[in-house]
Amino acid sequence: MDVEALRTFAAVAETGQFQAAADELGISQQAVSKRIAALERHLEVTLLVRTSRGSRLSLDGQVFLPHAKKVLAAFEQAEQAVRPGSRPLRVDVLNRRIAPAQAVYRFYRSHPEMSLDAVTLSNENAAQAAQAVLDGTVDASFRALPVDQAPAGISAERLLDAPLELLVGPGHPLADVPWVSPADLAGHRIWIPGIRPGTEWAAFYQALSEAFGLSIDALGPNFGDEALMDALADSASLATLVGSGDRYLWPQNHDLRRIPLREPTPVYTHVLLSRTGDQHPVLTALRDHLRTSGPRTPDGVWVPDWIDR
Amino acid sequence: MDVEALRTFAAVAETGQFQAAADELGISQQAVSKRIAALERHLEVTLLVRTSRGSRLSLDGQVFLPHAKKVLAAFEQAEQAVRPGSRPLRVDVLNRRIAPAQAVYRFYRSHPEMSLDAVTLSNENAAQAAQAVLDGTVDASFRALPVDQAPAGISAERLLDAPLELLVGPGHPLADVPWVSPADLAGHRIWIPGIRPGTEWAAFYQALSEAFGLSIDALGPNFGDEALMDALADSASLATLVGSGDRYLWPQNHDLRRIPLREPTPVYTHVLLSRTGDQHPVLTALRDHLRTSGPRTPDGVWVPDWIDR
DNA sequence: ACCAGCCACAACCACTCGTTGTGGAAGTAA
DNA sequence: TTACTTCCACAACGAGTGGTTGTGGCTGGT
Repeated sequence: MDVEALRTFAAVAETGQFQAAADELGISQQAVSKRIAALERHLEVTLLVRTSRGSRLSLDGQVFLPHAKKVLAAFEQAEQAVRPGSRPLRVDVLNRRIAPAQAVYRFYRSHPEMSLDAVTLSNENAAQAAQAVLDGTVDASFRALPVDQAPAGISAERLLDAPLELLVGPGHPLADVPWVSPADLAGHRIWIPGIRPGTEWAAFYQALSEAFGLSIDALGPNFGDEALMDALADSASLATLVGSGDRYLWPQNHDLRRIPLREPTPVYTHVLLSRTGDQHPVLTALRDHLRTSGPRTPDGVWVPDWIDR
Repeated sequence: MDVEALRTFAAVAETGQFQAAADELGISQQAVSKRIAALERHLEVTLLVRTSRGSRLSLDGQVFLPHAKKVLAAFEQAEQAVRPGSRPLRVDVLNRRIAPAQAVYRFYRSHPEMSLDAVTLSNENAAQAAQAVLDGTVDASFRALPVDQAPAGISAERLLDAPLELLVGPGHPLADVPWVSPADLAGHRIWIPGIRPGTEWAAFYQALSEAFGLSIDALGPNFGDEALMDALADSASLATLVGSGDRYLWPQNHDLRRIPLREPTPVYTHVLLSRTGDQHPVLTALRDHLRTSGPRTPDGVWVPDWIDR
């Protein structure tokens, strides 16, 4: 079964005759006949009832036509999705679980007519992401770049702040406190696997641990979120840090606790990078959406000193 | 762009290597390479990043993959929709506007998981429809066959009664009465275009006009519902008959009136024909649905004497 | 009866798409 | 480093798909 066969079938169904469909498709009537015959042979049903004045849909044809059209539409969409030129806005969200992805998803939910794709640039740091935005691989990227250090041609706007929370198992000494100060975490073991050196995450946690004297173990292999959560649930000493908007631990079958950090609250600042002057309407709408629902920066927050604040 | 190319791409994306995808598809690694290359050439993007230990999705590949899968799923569905054997229940509703179609649609709305198709057997009478049910062209058909005259192998159950209503324009003498008796229509001109001789509709209206001395003009070409409604709206003498559940006149931009018929109320009895012993679960569910929401037969109804009542 | 319109069959041919054979690049182990 | 493995791409070739033109049968209108 071939797409061209479906296209041909749809054309015949629409025009009512093989010859007209052939003209529409720019092939001969005989080719149309062959395609339809092959399609019918493949499906083992008769799709079109041939009369002396054309063809009309058989019962199976009636049923099949909307399906055929759906396939063709999906095809069209698939091509549009990647064809350079007029493709949907493409936003790098770093990781599908964390706050930017959630924010983009919420934006899409409230504006379903906006066509956009959320992707993850793999294995890249902020500078490489900026390069990807510049060369058009993506149209925007959430990164923790200081706003005033954006490369030439890149506009940066801080649109999303993610306050940090401590994630611990039920046996952890801090499991039942209402909140905790970063300074109180000194001496506790904090494990954040999967952070690659050279990335902005590494820099952020580096700055955090230096500022509050923490011992953050950001190295080690990442065996996946499930493994991390299992380890947290079982351990009385292990803890990790997550953004308050992150969608970790889902489904919530581990009895894990999120403990807000306060006095001060470390926030991870997500800055939206885009090409300077990019007027893409969906990009504009996304920016507007984030500005209104955007970073509520309460007093007493901490950000790395290399972030403009 | 070919479906096989999409299938190949999905296989490579899943397995991460060309060779594994080739094994899965039962072709050579080189063929996979060619298909992917052709697909990428067609789309003018790189879908897969080749490494020395396999391939992973590029950014465009990430975006394209769900679209490709959607196309493949639609393809699958299209085949299932008509392939003899395990296809959805197929119900003949005569005409998409009238009561059976509405009832089937309501059923589908309340049971979206049930897969069924509503089709229209064209140019057929009740006997031919019964034959179509017998030979499996359709699984069920709404017809006005006397229940006790169903052919061998056909089960018939009266599951839907459609009381008749008079449809008139604002200038018609009966435009503002609350209801009207069929006998009062004697002398009025009733036009029901598009009824073909030999069909059960013709027999029904024939019986109706004989029973009450009406002059029903059931002949003449049918220029479409719009033309009929235009004629009704403009005429002070023209009227037509419709079922109370029919979805005529939509959008309701003509100021037409529906006048119920009473004393007695003629009802068009829709009988569901199906193969005796057909255990299709969707068919069973449809029958159950119609039985509960089914024919409320108030007193004082009229049906043709050839309908068992 | 004849003609016109429509679809199907036949013969032919180009080109797609598969195969096998081979080579280059990159990671791995000795 | 060298040797070896793994993985993908290129080349040559052959089968078969899918296009073309030519023709014929059927049907409905004139």
